[in-house]
Amino acid sequence: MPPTETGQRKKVTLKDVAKASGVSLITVSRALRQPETVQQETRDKIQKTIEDIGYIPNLTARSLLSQRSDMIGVVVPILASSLFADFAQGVTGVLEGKGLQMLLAVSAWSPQKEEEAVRTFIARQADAIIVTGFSHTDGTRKLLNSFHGPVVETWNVRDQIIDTAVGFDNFEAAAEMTRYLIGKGYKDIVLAGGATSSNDQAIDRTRGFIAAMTEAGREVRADTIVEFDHPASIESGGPLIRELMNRARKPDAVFFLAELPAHGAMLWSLSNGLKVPQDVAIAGFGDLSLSALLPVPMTTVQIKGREIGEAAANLVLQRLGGESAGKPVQDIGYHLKIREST
Amino acid sequence: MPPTETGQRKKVTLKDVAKASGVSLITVSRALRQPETVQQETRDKIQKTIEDIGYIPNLTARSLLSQRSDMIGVVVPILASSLFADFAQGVTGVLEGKGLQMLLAVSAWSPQKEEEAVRTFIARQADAIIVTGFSHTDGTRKLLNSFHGPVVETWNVRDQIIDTAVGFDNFEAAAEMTRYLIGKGYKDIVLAGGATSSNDQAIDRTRGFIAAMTEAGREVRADTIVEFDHPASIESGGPLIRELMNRARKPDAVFFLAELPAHGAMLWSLSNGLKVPQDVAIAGFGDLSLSALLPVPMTTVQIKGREIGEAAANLVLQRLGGESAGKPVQDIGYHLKIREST
DNA sequence: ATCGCAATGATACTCGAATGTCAACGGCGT
DNA sequence: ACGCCGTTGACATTCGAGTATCATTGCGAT
Repeated sequence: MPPTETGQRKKVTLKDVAKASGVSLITVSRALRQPETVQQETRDKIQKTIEDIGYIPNLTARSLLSQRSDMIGVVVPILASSLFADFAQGVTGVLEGKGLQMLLAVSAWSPQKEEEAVRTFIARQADAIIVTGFSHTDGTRKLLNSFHGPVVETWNVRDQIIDTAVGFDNFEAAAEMTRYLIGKGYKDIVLAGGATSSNDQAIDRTRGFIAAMTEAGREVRADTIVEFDHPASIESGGPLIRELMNRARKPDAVFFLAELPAHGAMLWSLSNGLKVPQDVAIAGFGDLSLSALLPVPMTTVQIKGREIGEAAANLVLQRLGGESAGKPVQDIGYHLKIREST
Repeated sequence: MPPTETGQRKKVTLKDVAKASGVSLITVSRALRQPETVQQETRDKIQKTIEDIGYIPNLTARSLLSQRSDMIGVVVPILASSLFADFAQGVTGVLEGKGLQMLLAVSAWSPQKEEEAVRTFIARQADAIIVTGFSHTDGTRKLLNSFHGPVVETWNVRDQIIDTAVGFDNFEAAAEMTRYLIGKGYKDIVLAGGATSSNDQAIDRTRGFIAAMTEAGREVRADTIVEFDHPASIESGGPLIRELMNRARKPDAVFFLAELPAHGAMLWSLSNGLKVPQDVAIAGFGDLSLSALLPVPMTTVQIKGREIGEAAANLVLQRLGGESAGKPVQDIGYHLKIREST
């Protein structure tokens, strides 16, 4: 623990402020909560004492009484990903200055860990809970359904929601990109991603791809969809596309459901003499800032992680502020960014 | 708020569990805290009730009494940066499962915001506080000095610390890279970064560069050091190197104090017909996973953000566990990654 | 001198969990 | 019949902030 410097060691409470400033506890309390009922002079004296002895109100005690914690629980599947880091930063950005604090938990895409996190948030009396996606355990659902505050599911939109949702249509986003690729004339499109069972975003994107293919009369065979390692990394892109290009029947376009492996695939291709998009077209999903600056700028689906976070936080603020606020589902949208890689 | 489903709306307390299971409050409390003093049968009955009515202990109340919050406050300058996101994830990774929760605040490199965050952590009774760097306001110093728990300053090592520190030697890291560049024969080395006044890492790195240059008899002129926009982004790299290469006297090597602008510079150079390292060598600082996969793999200083986070969290755990644990300063180190860009 | 009012104080209680003390059972062994 | 032990209960108290109620000042106006 830090060396004692000021000498003042033990917890400083309201009572100590009262003692030190020679007034009663109630007067101190009033000076802080209803200043107009306390004389200017007394108020100043108390204020000075507070600064002198370094009194900081104990929010734990306040919470217990007020039944508000001013903390918002947020679960992300992973932090070390630009999009989710942007998201989390968007959330705090909005909460900050409103006296609200973010409690952050990382689920590593595990619904069990998500449930644990939610349980902890509730135990800590979080005022609202923001989770990622719609794939929850039954336990999580039960907890959130009986939870006393706003709940926001994010990064996707679906019909069956717990309370409110902020996201974009993963199904349509993937379908639209697929339709674009088909329209562009690619004959052999491979989807790289694969649906992790507990990732509704991946599931919906895959469904969108299949739907678009089917509606165009394209066959989706077993080898039309391949998976990269999870969590998605830039390193996994190279080996994956190498394997694809070694196939007897080479794909002429690969649609990655995540941005990092797409970057890896692009860089590997260029390093290995493949021309993008002539030899193989590459499309991603996410649009990181690197995507536009690659030697061959990459076609991708742009998603605004920060906006999702900000919208979710704002939704929470409205709800906590008493507004029952319009639509429970906010669609933040996405944008197809057509660049030179396709 | 979520639709009432279970019906059970109001807060469920220990007392409710007692009532519902037909025993007294104390028995319930004992069943949870000293199970051996309660009959198996009674315990089972209570356990069942807890599950049925969905009792979750109120950690706020527990904290008030136990004087522990089981929350650790963490301040990062920015989340939307791979290194700091890794760092934060390293911290939660260690805390998780130990019943500890991370309170995360983003300071945006502002010492004032850092102070606010620290104040909030203290008000919320955080058990320990982890901050980034050594550039604090006087207020922050005062708060941390009189704080009742472990304090960890991270991402750098310096002599004058508040309590403990986990990081690496920014001065030496930059100096070593500079020495390497000089030894490699580069005559006109430019440093891109510049010391933001409140960023001790940037300051120390810059000092390290200047020290190494001076010790090699190299002149550090006003135009030897240039600044990119903050926060560092991949986009700022291109314009910066373009400007440098338009100089009458072109640098033959540019050392970036951040990784993203270095990436941007590299990609811009390659797109604009410059050969790296023949026309200009580029070195970075940070080593993101992209660095090794670029068309010209990039020389850089490798830093392990996650390890810093894990070490800081472990240090906190030890301290909270009562160990006064060895050295107050842990040097995680760094590695020069020499690749083809220099 | 009396009333009114502003300023301050004293006391008790709430929030939910937890614990220490003491009491009240029942069953068992000697 | 006595005492002990295991089990459960009743009661009071603590943590720190905050509030409701009622009491006590002192000062100025009428």
